[in-house]
Amino acid sequence: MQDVARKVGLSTTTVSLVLNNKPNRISEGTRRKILAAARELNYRPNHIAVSMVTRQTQTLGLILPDISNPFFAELARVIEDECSRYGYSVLYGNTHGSVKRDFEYLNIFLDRSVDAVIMSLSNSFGPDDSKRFLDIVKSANVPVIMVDRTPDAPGIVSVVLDHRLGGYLAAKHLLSLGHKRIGCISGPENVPGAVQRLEGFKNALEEAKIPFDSGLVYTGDFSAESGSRALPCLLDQNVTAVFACNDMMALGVYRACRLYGIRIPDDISVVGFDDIYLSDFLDPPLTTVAQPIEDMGRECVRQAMAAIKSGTAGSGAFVFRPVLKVRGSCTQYTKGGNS
Amino acid sequence: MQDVARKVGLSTTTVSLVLNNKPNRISEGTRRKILAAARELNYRPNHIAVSMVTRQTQTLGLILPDISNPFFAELARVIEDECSRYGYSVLYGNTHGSVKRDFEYLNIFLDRSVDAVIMSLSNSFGPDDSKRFLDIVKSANVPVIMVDRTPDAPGIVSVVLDHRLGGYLAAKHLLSLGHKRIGCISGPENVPGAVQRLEGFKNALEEAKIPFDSGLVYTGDFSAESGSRALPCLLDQNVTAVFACNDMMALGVYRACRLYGIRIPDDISVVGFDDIYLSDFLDPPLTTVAQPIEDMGRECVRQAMAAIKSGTAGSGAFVFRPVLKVRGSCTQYTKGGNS
DNA sequence: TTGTAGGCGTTATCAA
DNA sequence: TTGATAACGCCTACAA
Repeated sequence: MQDVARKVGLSTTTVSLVLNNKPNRISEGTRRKILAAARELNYRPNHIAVSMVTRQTQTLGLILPDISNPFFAELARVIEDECSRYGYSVLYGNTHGSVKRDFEYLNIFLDRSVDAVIMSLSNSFGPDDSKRFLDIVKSANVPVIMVDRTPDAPGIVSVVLDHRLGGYLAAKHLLSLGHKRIGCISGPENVPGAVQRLEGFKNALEEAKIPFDSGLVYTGDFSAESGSRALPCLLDQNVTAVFACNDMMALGVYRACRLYGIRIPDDISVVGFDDIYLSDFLDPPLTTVAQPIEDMGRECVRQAMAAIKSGTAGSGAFVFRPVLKVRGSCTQYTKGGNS
Repeated sequence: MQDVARKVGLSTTTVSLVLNNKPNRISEGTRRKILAAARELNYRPNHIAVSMVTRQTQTLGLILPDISNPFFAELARVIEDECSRYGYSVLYGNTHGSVKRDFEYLNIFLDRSVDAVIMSLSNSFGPDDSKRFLDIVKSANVPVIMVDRTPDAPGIVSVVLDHRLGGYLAAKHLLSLGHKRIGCISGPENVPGAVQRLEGFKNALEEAKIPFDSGLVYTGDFSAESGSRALPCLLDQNVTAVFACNDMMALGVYRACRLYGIRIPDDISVVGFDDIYLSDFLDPPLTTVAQPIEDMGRECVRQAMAAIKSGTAGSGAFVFRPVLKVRGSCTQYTKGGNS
């Protein structure tokens, strides 16, 4: 900036004023001279120096368990897209499900003076961690938006899915097709979302006056392998349909079915959860519960920007409704046999 | 830092010295006092201020066409992981295949004083753009590592796949199974990598003394839809096998086969390219050419760190060898019919 | 062994 | 309509 100032023989103050379009009334002549000089010298403001004095970095920290997981990848895409519209850049970090890294990245990004943080916690994040987490967040006085996996603590903005409704929709669909013995491959018990999906599943059963049989629930771990392991167990229970609490496990079911020569949906109906990209490409295409990722990502950024602008932390949960995508993995159940 | 200095009644210089473990011999007593005070006050250095004076941000810019594309998502994961081991953070941007955004992000990240940039260019990046690109990079004097899609210009470090070899491996595999009429669904003609894959395919044919028939090549656009469209055309040519230049198009082939009642691999053999996550979950699992993404990502970071440390731009191409993953989508061709 | 002073590139306050 | 001058939080010759 000094170069520009020197070139036009004015002070840096004046240069700064016109380059930033400040309301000070500066004569059209000098304004144009400065603009010309800046262009000629190819002047570009040093963002670091600006941040130093304005105390704003136009940067947002994004902390995710694993960006190579399609769900988070999609979320990251949406969030970055939205941020760029606001002139914001995003710093991102993968925690790989380690609570230690949750904290590390939080601190790193805070040290880097990000204007806000959007993060999804690791599964193993416990109640004890919540306290420490809140302490850090409060004392840093930086807005933090939790997405998908949020601590069970008040005073934090969170953007989440109504997992219970999702489980309910899945079960309801199977029920409406006449299925009565429905197996469920649930997720890890320490993942609230997984638990809620199972609850929704139970709710639908209750509503249909079908007694819940815990023998029909296989606890998986969200991996395809666990889905494959679940199938034979469920088959032993004579289920005619399976609700897998995520698509990866449904995928595992597909694999196992191929192995055992069981046809989907003729021999068994399958519903998944998440609607990951590949669901539509399976054979048959997987009927699944979809999360409105785009909407959720946009809401995260909207909340972050609002919090930055207002300077207040904000709070409350923004709950999104999942949608059942009916494709080809389910069919009507008829007494004599499935299909 | 002033707070700490005040608390122990010493100058900020001394505090800075011990907090940064500088070799100055400072008495153990004051050192401990300072450390204690820093901890007590929960002192954390302001990264921005440090960057201001050291002129290093410990930050790297990552510019990708689309992080929700599994290939780039995986790459982003590896790169971030590696960077974090060096104490580096990563700023990332999605260009969505727009050359305009290629430049925008480059400038934004340069303005933010990133220490290095790792980027994959948009497909439509032309030779004219290369010149402007180089100008910017040179004048910014910041190391830029190109990955996957690189400009056809010298003086830039690039980390790429040997696409030609990949196409060669795919064709060779089919050839070794006895196939003679092999269809190829190629990629966009303005994507060098796609062209090279096709070339490798031709090379293998040549080697096997099979005349290349351009009627057996369908030009796709890397989308599943184009793969689906290609199938009937190729079938008209009585091909017994298909090499799809990426897995998405192979996926399209799977879909179309389902539609036409054609069995893979019994009626037709299929080879893909990329080994995206879902390839292993298809029915049958897709035989495909895999890119060593992890190695490539690590190399990018290694090159970036080396360039930062040495202060020199560096140059040269780091070419990685693809690997054929034989799964279940190909089978031996026998005269009377495909197997 | 420790402190003084200057500077990194901007913005902001207040005066001219 | 413009310009001094002082921050912002830290590092680092050089001096003491």
